[in-house]
Amino acid sequence: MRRTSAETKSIILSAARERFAADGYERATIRSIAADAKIDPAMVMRYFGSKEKLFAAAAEFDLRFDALADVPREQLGAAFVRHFLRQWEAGEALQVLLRTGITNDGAAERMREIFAGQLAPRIAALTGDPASAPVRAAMISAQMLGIGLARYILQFPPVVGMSEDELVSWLGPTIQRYLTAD
Amino acid sequence: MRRTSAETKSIILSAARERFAADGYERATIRSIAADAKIDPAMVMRYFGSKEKLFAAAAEFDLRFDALADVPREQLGAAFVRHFLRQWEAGEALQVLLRTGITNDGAAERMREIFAGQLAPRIAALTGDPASAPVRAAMISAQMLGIGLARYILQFPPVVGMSEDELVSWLGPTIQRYLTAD
DNA sequence: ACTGTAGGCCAACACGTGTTGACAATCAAC
DNA sequence: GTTGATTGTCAACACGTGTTGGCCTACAGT
Repeated sequence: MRRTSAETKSIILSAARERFAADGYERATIRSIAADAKIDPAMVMRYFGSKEKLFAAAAEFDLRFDALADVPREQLGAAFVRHFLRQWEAGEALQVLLRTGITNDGAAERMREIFAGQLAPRIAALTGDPASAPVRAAMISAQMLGIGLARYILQFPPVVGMSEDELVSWLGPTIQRYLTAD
Repeated sequence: MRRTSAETKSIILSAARERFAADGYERATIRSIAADAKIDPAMVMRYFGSKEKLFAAAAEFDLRFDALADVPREQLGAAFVRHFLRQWEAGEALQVLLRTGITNDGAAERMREIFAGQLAPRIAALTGDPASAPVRAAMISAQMLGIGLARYILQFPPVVGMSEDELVSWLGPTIQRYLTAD
């Protein structure tokens, strides 16, 4: 009995998040995750049951859009961009989702839930127009996922080289438009 | 001698493109590709040498931006969007690249080559400003890859449900801005 | 000191993978 | 009709995977 079960469980979880974020679902093997956590592969099974369930636990997260509740209308675009960029950098969760959502159907479904279920209602509340909220949410998601893809996954040099402020000045007006256009 | 070698080679290639586009690099197995092509797995090896080389052959393609050579300045944004959307739907090549570029380093590199090497020079020529072309190209790539991701891979319902014209009216001004902003 | 319980490790399983080599079938050239 | 080359098939290889069960090992309660 070296540790409590909750401790090792969380050690495994964070190792899993890193591996999934770096390698995607298929290439992140249970053995490599276990090695990172300095633990036996069988432990991963004991605590999470299967690779799918491990992944489900690792991909759980909250975009925390509530932080944007009282931003003035005209600054919403810039605020959204800044918020997204920080979410990308805060933890591996978004990278996990993007890397895996592309080959793993479960992850794609979760992505849809998150962006439709967390972003759209927020936009409906902010703009007061529930009818157009899903489309606006989808356009904003597409733009911000595209930037995440270019910056963190594909690593296009110009995008990697830009500062947060530069990105905000490029993307802010775009998001603002997706929020408010006709 | 049932067929000529060039024939079977091209049969394998198109089966490979479909599988890579649908499943990504890791999950598209040589056996499944061979099964689709109704051919022995060993043939794939004989003709392409390895899975990596098969992939390299399948991911080869040209974005054909030359088609945009004589579009009036003010319509460039809309024209770009329409061109990209048609490229997405024309063949599986772009989907192959996106699906695989996320887990396969070679594919990511190829993606960088294509977008920096084919798009940026075109933009430099169109705008007459070589210095800012790489950044503009990267921003446009990010937006268009994001839309492709949302529409063809993650299948966000609002994006899937939009017509080409609707997409152009949302995205056209964005691209126009990335082309011409200060 | 003894026992029960819970964390941790090891070895093995069944399976699917990319890849290889030897062998059969089919055609062209002479 | 025989030879030579080219297309196709079969079976097997070495390896890495997710997953399983049995076996230690350390602590808590009595």
